[in-house]
Amino acid sequence: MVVNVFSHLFLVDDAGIPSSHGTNRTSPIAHQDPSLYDEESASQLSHHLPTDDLLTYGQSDYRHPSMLASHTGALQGNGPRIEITCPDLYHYDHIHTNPVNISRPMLDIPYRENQCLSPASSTSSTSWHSDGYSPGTYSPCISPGVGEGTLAGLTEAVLCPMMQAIQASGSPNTSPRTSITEDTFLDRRPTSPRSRSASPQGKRTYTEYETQRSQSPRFGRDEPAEFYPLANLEDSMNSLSHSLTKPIPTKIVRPNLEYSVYTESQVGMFPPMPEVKKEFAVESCYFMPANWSSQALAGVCSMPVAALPALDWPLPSSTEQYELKIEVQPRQHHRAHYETEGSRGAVKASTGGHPVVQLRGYTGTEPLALQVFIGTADDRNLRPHAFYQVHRITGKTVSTNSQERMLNGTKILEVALEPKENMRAVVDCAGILKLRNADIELKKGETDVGRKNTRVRLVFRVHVPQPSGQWISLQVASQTIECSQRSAHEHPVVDHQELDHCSVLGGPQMMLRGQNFTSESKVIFFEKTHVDLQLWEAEAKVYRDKCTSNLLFLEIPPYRDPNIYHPVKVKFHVLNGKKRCSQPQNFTYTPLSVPQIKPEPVEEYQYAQLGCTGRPIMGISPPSCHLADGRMMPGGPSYQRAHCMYPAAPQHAPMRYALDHTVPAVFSGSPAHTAGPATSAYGSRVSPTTGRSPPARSHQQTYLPVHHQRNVSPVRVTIKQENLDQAYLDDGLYAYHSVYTEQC
DNA sequence: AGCATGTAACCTCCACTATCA
DNA sequence: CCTGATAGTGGAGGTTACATG
Repeated sequence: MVVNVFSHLFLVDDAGIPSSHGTNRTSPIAHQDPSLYDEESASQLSHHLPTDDLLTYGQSDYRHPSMLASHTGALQGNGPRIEITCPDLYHYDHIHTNPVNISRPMLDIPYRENQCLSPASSTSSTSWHSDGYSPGTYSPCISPGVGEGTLAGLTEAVLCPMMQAIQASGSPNTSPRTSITEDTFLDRRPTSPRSRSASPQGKRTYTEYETQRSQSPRFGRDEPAEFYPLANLEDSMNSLSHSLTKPIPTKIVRPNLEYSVYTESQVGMFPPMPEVKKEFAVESCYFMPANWSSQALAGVCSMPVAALPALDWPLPSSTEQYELKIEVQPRQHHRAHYETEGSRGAVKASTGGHPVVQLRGYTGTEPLALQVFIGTADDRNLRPHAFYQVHRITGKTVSTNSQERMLNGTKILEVALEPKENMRAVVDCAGILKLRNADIELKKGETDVGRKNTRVRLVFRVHVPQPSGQWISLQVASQTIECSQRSAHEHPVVDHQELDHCSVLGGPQMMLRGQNFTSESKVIFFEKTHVDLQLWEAEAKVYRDKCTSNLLFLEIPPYRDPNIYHPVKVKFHVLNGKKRCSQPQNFTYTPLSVPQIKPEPVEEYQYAQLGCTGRPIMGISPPSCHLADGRMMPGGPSYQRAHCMYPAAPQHAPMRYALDHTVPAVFSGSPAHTAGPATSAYGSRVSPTTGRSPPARSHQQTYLPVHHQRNVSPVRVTIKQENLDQAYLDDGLYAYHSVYTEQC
């Protein structure tokens, strides 16, 4: 149950029906002048609503004694006082158009720089300035502090904009309450003859969909749709949404809260709460109904939302001490459900169970919260998927408690990692919700397209508190999951492969376990370059007499070149016909023998730099690049052509490799031999000004010539021998190797 | 460039089963 | 055992977007 206060809020009656205290739904919003406040409207609102739950706006101290106990929020400002009672406060977020009860708000502290009033750091003496709608001083009565996200968060994220909104809705130009009857409302509620509400929020009908669509290009947080003619308060809340999701004319100063920026060395570790990185800028806060929220994960140590690293931040899956690991991967396809559909259940594992995640190395006694969200399938740029959201599955089949959060428009599930369970969680509560492409693509700033963008990954995060008060954040992403309907039934899916490598000669039999295999299924091994050019493909022999729809037995074809010296990564997929194709699976061909690398002669001064005494054994001479067995290294004549293919691609995989991994790649000679921008052995760009490649690592041991060319000085690259094979297992070098081999 | 057409993908809805109270 | 509610699954048809001529 997550409520995004930047979306729609409205009132419902005890039956969950939105309040009939309707108003002109096109009422002007976000009047900034408190003088426009209409006290009569306010009093009418107050009159029509029960009095046990209050939202209070006015001059008085909002330290309402029952604020937390009875879900009462209070607003403080310069305008007259308004009391709004909420039998239940419901909400439409951009995911669920059915009401979400937020009657007992619990929330974290949203920090929204320049858009919200920020929490005071300590006491009410802190001044919050807002020259937009309320130039006075705000005196928070409760300091949010670290992890104390209740009232302070409400104050900051909700109440101040709410005050603004209420002011707006209460303007004389706005009818406080008119016209819309409950019937009208009911007419807009789902009318499906079959009751099949989505878990747990229910679904939206096509009629609603069309109506809403015609009224608003999208329903997301940034541009909330205003499709429900609700009470004045709702308009107020809509105004609230607008006031927050659009840059409000409010200058906010938070004197006591400084931002800090992390260095690379701090990746994965985050400081205590008071330090909030700018990018955190949490745009959303959320409420959780008391009936499940705190109880569900009672005692779970969850990092306060305001300090969470952004969801598109790359985080390591392990540190020296901890490792977050997916023990059971999800199946490679899961038909996501739309808002208009019922739930399609939780993501399952290929084994029939559900994904399992474990945090290793944790010795604390406090449970931690495992966060789950839906990420993109792009492993080079893992970020929340714009078109899919995690969906909380409830019901008897779900054994794992979970709760939802909303963070920057991304829904997050939190599951407890319990020490008594060895910090292992069975994620049987995570479904996948598909958002309509049209809705998302129209979002301001959205660049992704939804069409055919149907692959996702489950992303798991955990934030481990440290004795120092810092947090170590770990993240791991699952294998990709195809979420479309079609693939579930027509595309073959490989869930498990018996082998992941063999020698270049091929020959071993391999069993594939998966789905949608047919008697016509083919298994194609192929090799592509980094730029998706196909270098090679070979069809495996399939033993059709043994095959079933879930099992495929095949014989691995030989690799095209039996004389490789390094493991070569290729892929294979299962084809059903021309277009029904499984996701590519990784396979590695290994050389017949591991080559021994002879040292290349090293200049004396270089040798001295290595800390060696005496002279190296003189082996082969440049410009050749040979291995101990006399074969050529890939730094041979083709090498230069190959590595020059990436002159200006800083994000290219080899570059990434050189930067992200401690595999040495350094030139000791002049790069002037290359035509065009020079690149290092792994494609990393050599500075045109310095002629240097990226910083050399300190543990290079063996010098290998990487190319030769007439009339130029040999250029050497240092490669730590023990890393060589592993290096080629990496994508970066694989990409390089692909290009290299393409050139051959 | 603009249009018509075919195709594939998207999205919604229906039918059905299973489970449980 | 029946009924109703709920959850989940599979399928299909209308709509929409895109590719192609």
